[in-house]
Amino acid sequence: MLEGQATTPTWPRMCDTCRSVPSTVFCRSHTAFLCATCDTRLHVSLTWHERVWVCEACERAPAAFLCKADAASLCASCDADIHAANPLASRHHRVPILPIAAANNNNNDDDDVADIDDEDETASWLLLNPIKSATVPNTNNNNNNNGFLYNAAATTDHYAQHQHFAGVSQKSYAGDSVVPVQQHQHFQLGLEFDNSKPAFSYNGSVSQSVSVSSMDIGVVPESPMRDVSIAHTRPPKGTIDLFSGPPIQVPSHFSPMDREARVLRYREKKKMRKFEKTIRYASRKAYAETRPRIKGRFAKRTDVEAEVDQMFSTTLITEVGYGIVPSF
DNA sequence: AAACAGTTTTGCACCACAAGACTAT
DNA sequence: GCATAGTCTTGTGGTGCAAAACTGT
Repeated sequence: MLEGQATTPTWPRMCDTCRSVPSTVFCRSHTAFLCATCDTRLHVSLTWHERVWVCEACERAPAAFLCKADAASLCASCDADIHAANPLASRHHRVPILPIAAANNNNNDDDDVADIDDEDETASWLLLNPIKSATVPNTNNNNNNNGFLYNAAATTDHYAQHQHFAGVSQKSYAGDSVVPVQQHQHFQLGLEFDNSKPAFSYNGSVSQSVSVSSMDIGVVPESPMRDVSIAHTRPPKGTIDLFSGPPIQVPSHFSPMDREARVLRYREKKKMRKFEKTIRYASRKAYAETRPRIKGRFAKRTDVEAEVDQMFSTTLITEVGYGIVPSF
């Protein structure tokens, strides 16, 4: 803990209604901190109430700013503290936070920001309008719209889409994950964070694990381009490789309704996209985490080791006062 | 601008074994 | 068709290493 914070409470503010769960939103109308459950329950009919996220740093004050680089909602105090820490942090682009009802209708924090880019991306995905599709790279270069800095979300999405087109898809199990995964993706993280080895952060290149399962195919947009084979090589780091290959012949015979349906379908799939690892079997994950390893590899658990583990765990329980996950 | 060396980043194989999927009875 | 037993396949995470990418000279 940093000095000077010793007197600051570090536990999250509990929900003012149920008082059993940490609050996640602050309702300005109720002037109350609410957990997700209570928020949903109370505002099912009071949809006009303005709510904002609780500060992700202190978890005790309503968020006032949204840091695009950190993808974090911060209260004024934490915002000042964090972004005054060093010159790099001070360059983070922050915007006043919008009420959830207005800014988060689609459960996507970036939707309001990325709408224009989304239009471009949708268009580029469909490639139905030759004029627009031909200008996609240019529109992409103008991503400083709305006064925001470089919009990594949109540009990297292009790359992600490109990978789908190339038949290389990220491991994505849209519907059968056991462990809940975070829906919102903040690709800006990789731009300014200095994670030594981010497991699944996106910093310009997506894991190229090739998985051509039927589930993955289901994620690939059902466009005429699906059958187009594109030899795609990974672009140099820091560059955005939109479509470096030869121009693709795309039929432009969709009716307006057809197009609208495709756009809707695309947007639904875009919302469902996940770029972080999805655990299909939580039990296997739990077991893997408890297994003995030698240099990262799973090691055989001999009876002796099991016995030692047993002794060690019982020692821990008696001496420290808490148990560890029992070994199998 | 090109070539080279050094550094950093990235992707992937490896391991054991419980759980799930599948097959036979 | 259903139940059970047996066999096969899958998925899980931390680490090391090789290759690629990047940076500086």
